[in-house]
Amino acid sequence: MSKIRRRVDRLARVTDIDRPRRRLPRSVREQEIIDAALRVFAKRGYRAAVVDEIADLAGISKPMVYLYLGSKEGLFIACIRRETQRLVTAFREAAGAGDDPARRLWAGLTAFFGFVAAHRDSWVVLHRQAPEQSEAIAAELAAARRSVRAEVTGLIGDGIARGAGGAVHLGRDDADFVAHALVGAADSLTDWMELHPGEPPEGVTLRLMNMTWVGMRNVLAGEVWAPPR
Amino acid sequence: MSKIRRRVDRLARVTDIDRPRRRLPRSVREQEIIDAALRVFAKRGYRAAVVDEIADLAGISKPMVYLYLGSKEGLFIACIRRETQRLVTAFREAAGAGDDPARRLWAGLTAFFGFVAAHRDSWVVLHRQAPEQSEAIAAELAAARRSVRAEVTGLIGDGIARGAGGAVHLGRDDADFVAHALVGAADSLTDWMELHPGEPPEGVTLRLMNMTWVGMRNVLAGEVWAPPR
Amino acid sequence: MSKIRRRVDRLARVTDIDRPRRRLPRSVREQEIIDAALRVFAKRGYRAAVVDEIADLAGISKPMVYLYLGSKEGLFIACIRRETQRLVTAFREAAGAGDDPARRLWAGLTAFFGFVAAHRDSWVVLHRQAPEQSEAIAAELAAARRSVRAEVTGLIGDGIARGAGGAVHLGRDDADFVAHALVGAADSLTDWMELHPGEPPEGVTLRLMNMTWVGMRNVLAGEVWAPPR
Amino acid sequence: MSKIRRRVDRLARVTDIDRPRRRLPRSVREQEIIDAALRVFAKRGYRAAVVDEIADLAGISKPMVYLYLGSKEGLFIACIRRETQRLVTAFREAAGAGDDPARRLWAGLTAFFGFVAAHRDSWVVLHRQAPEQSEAIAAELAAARRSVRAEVTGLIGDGIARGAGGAVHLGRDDADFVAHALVGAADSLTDWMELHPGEPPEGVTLRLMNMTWVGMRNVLAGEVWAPPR
DNA sequence: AATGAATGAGCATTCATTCAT
DNA sequence: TATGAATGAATGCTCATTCAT
Repeated sequence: MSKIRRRVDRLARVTDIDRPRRRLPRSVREQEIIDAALRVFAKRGYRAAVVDEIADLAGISKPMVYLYLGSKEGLFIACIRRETQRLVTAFREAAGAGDDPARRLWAGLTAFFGFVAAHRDSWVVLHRQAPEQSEAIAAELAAARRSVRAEVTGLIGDGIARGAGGAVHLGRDDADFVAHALVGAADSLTDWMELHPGEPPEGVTLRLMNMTWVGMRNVLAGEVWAPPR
Repeated sequence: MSKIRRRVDRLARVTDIDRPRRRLPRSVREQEIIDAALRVFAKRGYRAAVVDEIADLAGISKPMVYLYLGSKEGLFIACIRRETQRLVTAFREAAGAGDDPARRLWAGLTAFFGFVAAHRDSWVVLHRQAPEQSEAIAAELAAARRSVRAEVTGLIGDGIARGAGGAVHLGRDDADFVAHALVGAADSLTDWMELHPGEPPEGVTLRLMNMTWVGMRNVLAGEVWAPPR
Repeated sequence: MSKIRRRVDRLARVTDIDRPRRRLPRSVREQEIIDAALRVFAKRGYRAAVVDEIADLAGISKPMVYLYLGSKEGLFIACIRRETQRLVTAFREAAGAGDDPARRLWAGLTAFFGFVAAHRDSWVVLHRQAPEQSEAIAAELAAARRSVRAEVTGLIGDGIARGAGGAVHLGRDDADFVAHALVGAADSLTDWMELHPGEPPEGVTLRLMNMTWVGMRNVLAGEVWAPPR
Repeated sequence: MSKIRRRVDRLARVTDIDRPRRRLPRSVREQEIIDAALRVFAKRGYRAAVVDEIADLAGISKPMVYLYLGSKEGLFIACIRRETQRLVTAFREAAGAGDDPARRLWAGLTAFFGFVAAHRDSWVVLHRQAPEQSEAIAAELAAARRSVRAEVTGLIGDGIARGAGGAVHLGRDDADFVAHALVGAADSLTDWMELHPGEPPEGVTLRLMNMTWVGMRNVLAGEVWAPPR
């Protein structure tokens, strides 16, 4: 009987079916380990995650985990890399190379919310982990987040560039500002989505677009808001 | 000589002046402990924070920490409570009770960004900690975040209610949606502010308002954006 | 009942009386820990030594060991330093500052054998450990051995300098050669002593002096041995 | 590609040329494994040696190592046996069966130093390993050392027997005493040789003989040294 | 004959928490 | 009130050894 059953699960430890699976080729096993790590890191946070649990969930022993990914840090970084890749890919493929910036942003955001709804763990690992655990992790997380933001900036900047006739307040680094705001909003809306399970990604995007894009369009057209004095 | 000096500081351990302080009244000492805890939790994250360092930073011995706050979890919860209180208060006082919803939102957000700029640790502890460390912490963090969002919802909802004539897409729980988005955006903009140290809180608010409020106003007026098909 | 009793002693684990001793002042406890470490390192070798056993033998828990000496390596280095100090002191006090080099060497060697007979562990730790475990250990062991050899070299060199009229083969770095040889011989003779428990240190010294000093004296006087051809 | 390449070499791991070798006769392969083991044990010490590295260095997989030598302990014992054999043989062949005891001792010691200079690993494995790792190893090491000492004792005892007319202090087990001392000296001089790379084995022997043999000869002739009182 | 894949068991180190004073 | 001294319980990581092919 596998070690999983013998261990006292702490709280509601993630478990899996107890199928004896052995002798997998390296590449397959490696992906499975990353799958497991992703879930555990997402559930517990980096520090609270325990390598033992990752091994259990992957259905192998701890030494295998270390043989494949080298260290807890290595596990985490592998997760970040793979999931960033996945998210960016989903984003890009959806945004495509169309002509209408609004359309592309809408498609990209929809893909984003769809991805997060389908792979909550990925997002949680990428954006809900304190980057203070180590130099390497900080660097990796920063890079990952930057690369996600870059996708948005690409779309936004594009839209702004095209539409920016006499825009006043939307200027130089505004695309970056907006990207920060949009990604932050999107992050937070992943929580909102959990509270509204029925809502499809398109709905979330529609709301967010209405909340922001309409305004940005108007602003670009010169209708600037200023605090009343 | 205090234990602080004998221990090898790990990396750049937060330190304080080595003044001998004794016999403080309970309430004062307790606040000092929470001050220390806040800094350490913000710097390291909940799990990585070490009670020893908190005690050192507070200038007292570990047993005192336990005497006052009971446990590491107790420390953390005390931090959350106090800082939520502070943030909400700052928000409320700024938003005031004026008549113009936009003005109130603007004032509230400005206070928010001003507060975060001045008390980064508070915000980091409230919004950058994984809530999965324990039941109690999850509950406390959820409550704290809800209560921050409630402030925003109050302003937004107010504004929406007053202006919402024939709004189509802004309906029942839209205020909550917008609050999520705004708080998330604000959180993320917290990072943006670190990259642009010169920008005053008012500037950040102005940009964010232009990005969202203008649009929301239009939407309320019936100008809805829909994805091109 | 203490943890000592609960643990399954592997082979013949060194144990001690199970007296509950608590709250010792730091300096005393530290010496006791070094005592325990010395025994365990001597018995098992650096790698095979287990910190748990050291803690058990010192009658405390493992965290105390780490609080006091920092790491297994720290424990080992502390042992080396203290015991080198002791051995060198014993050597020096015995050799004194007399006039007769032979007498001083004899006294020093006698002290040496006496010390080793009485503190086998010290010697074993200083001279029977592979210095390849870490940079720090290699350095420390090298220094320790050098400093022991230096004592001998001091005496030998002294004797040689005084008596060296027309010495042919005993010249420049001969003192170092002889020191190596003598210390090596002495090391090996500590084993011989274990096989001959009755023999007093003076006896061992007498034999060794007869084996070497007489010859060196003659050599200094010009009577050189050369291989027959 | 072999596993050697994928593993990160820890510090300066001993490596070898990456030639693919297969289907060697049992006896050859076994010797190659012992060669590899010898180097690794010498470099790291018994405990710190890792079977993986031995397999890598031997250019085969770990299971083969176990198939041939059974266990880490088995590897070590095989090393001890083979190298003892080699050293003793070198010693014997050099000492020959001549008539002059001094000459034979000189030749034996010269062979010894030559052997050690040429096969440092062998000596290190035989004389620089703590014998406390296991019963079997302790026994094997003791036997090996005894058998090396026996060679010396043979020569010494022979010399003493022949020359010992009215020797006073050289008596019953003196040969064993001298053998201990000589082998210990020789061991330590092994280090000295590393510090003086130019010195040929003959030179070392000459110095050692002058240091000891001349004296022993005199002592045998009755000129005994005694401590001044 | 040979090996890639796998693991049980151990070990150094850390940390929240509590006594004894 | 205040603390120096102490520890139980993890947790990351390693290594000798063995299957399944």
